[in-house]
Amino acid sequence: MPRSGEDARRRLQDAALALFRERGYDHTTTAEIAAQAGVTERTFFRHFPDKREVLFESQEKLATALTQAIAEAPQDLSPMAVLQRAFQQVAPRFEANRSYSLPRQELIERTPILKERETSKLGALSQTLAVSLERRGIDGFRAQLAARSGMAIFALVLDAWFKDPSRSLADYFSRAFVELGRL
Amino acid sequence: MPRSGEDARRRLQDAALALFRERGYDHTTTAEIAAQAGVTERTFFRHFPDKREVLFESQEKLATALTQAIAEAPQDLSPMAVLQRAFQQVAPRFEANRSYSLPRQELIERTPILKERETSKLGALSQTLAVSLERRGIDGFRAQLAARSGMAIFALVLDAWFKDPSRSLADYFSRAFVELGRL
DNA sequence: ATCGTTGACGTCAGTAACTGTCATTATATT
DNA sequence: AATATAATGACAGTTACTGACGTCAACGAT
Repeated sequence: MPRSGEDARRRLQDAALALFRERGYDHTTTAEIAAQAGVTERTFFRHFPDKREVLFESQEKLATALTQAIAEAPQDLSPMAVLQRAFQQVAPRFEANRSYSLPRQELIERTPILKERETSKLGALSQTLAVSLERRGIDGFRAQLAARSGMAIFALVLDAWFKDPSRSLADYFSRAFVELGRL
Repeated sequence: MPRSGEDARRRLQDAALALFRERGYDHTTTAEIAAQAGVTERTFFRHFPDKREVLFESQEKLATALTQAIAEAPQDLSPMAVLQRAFQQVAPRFEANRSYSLPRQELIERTPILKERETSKLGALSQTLAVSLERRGIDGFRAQLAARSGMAIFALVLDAWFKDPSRSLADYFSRAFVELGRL
């Protein structure tokens, strides 16, 4: 068996985040990232389909975790309750990695083209959640609506928690779902 | 006064949509679009900051229309009622232009990179709506949540209406807001 | 220990999106 | 007709991204 490539991949991700934060996203070339990681530019594009994607592996993992959490939820819960439960289950991921996810989020927030990729990923994620809800027997339109409103909460809560971590994510989620009920 | 440039702009938009639909987005170069419009590639990028943006001028107009509709809504309405009213007001735009907006939407739907731009624009739009709601005295978090849930409805309704135009947009909107209340 | 397999990596050439700069052209106004 | 001004053309340059092909490193089998 040949070498794994996992090392190079991680080095590329680290180098990218570091350089993006130092010089800004568009003043960093993929060649520079590759050089700092000790590989060629070509190798960068073997690991990531484009320059932005180097920052979004965690989001992929989040998607699978949420999908699994929904699939395992008890059958008698309402759509929104299922989502709330799933969100609470993945919350520790963020609270354990704030030192990584916070600077990453700051970078994304101040870089329009990265923000675009992030919103797009969240949109795709809500689509995935909708499918998961449908698999539980929920009507298509209701599932879509619940998933999208749920993702709205998810994004808002994370945003609030990044700005003020004094309250727990669980707390933020609970309050947000109550708020949605009032609208 | 010099020439206006509006003609070239419209020709570029028409050429782009036509070519994208014929050959697909990524098998069409900006140079080809420019040639078909009778201008240079450089002129393309004077009118649009990037290749995708040539398809999204209508979305900008939608944003201003919605913002205005919210600002003009009676003061005693709930956030969701304000949004519903605003959506109903802009609905005729789509029903009058289905022959343009449907093929455009089909193209966006089958082109990931265009879909990404669209979701991003909708995200930005919901941010704008949130600000409009805040200006009406609605609390920040509630405004954000209402705006995002509202945009979820907006996107879902349009999608449904594109697939089945036998029911009116007004009808779709009414039912969707009722559905959201039930979640 | 050697060998062969396999997938990661390097090298190189090429395309196309996008930008900066400066000269030129078209039109409304005087 | 002369002029001011914004749109356009011309051209060089950077950088993201791709295809093709050869090389190398790690592991299993012998």
